[in-house]
Amino acid sequence: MEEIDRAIVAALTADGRLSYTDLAERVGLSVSAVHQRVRRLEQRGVLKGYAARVSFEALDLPLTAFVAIRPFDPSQPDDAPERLAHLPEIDSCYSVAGEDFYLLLVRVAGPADLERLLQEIRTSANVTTRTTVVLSTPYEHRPPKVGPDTLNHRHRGSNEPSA
Amino acid sequence: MEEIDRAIVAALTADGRLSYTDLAERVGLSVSAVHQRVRRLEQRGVLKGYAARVSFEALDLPLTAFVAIRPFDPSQPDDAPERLAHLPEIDSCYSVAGEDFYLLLVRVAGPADLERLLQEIRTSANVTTRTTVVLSTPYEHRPPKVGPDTLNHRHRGSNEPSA
DNA sequence: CATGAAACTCCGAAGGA
DNA sequence: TCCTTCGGAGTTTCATG
Repeated sequence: MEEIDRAIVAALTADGRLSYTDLAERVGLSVSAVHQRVRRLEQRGVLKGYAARVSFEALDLPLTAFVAIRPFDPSQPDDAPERLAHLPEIDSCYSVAGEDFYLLLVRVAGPADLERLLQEIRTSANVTTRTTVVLSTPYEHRPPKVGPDTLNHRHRGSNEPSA
Repeated sequence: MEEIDRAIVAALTADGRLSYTDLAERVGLSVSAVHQRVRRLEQRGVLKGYAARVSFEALDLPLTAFVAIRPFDPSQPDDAPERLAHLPEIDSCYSVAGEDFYLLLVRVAGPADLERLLQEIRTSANVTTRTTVVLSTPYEHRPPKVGPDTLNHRHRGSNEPSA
């Protein structure tokens, strides 16, 4: 019942292009039933979308780094995420507890691009930066465990169909 | 020509379930031609796979944190990534330059689970930890810019037709 | 939740620029 | 080599019970 939704979510996080036919076979339901469940999981916001995984090396973005930032002037309004959103090198932006305000995950072609990006970050958001270069990535974006206590039914997505 | 591969990659990173029909329409080629290009991008390792994006709140994993680790005894072999791989709460593991050895991105249900996980990390890998809690995530996993200098043709995936 | 049928998509074969 | 067209097999999607 609930178990089946978990199986569906687990299967789709591992392979986002699974056909409903394959999914139905895996979870032991008809194709239509699985299709309905997936649509409801999407509407509830449990499934937020689908993405291809790309090789950043192949895209000529082999250098990954974490950039911790804090405002140069802490009295000014803190809108760093919006001010930085236009920079495509920024993969992710986390607001964090601790000494820094935000932690950015960035991907660039090499040290020269990283330098340019850091200057751009500092001037765009009026912040200081502290950068940690990633040397290698043993693993990344592993599918979460979709276990027994999982799949909170009270959750509601304030969302629209993902485009 | 090359432009088309970039358009395909960009489209699939934004929506990994796009049909070949839609893709073909977007890039102005026949369905078969697009299908061939996608297959080659997959074989070259440019497209590494597809995944559904899930709401971690809905999965009852609302607490994200970064855990920086370094060995308790630096003279011992450093196999922390393998020793920690069995922990499903660990989303990603980065080997980093700087004071720490690895940076982990973890997702848990709450503070109690985080405490348990940190203990497990320390004992499993014989490391000390320094944890930064994520308060909110303005954005995450944005599609990379797939621009003019992009899509390195020299890159080879693990399997390659003999040439 | 299952069935079934229509519409659509996938995917390889064959041929042309 | 890369594209296109074409057709059978498979998939998606919806109405109905």
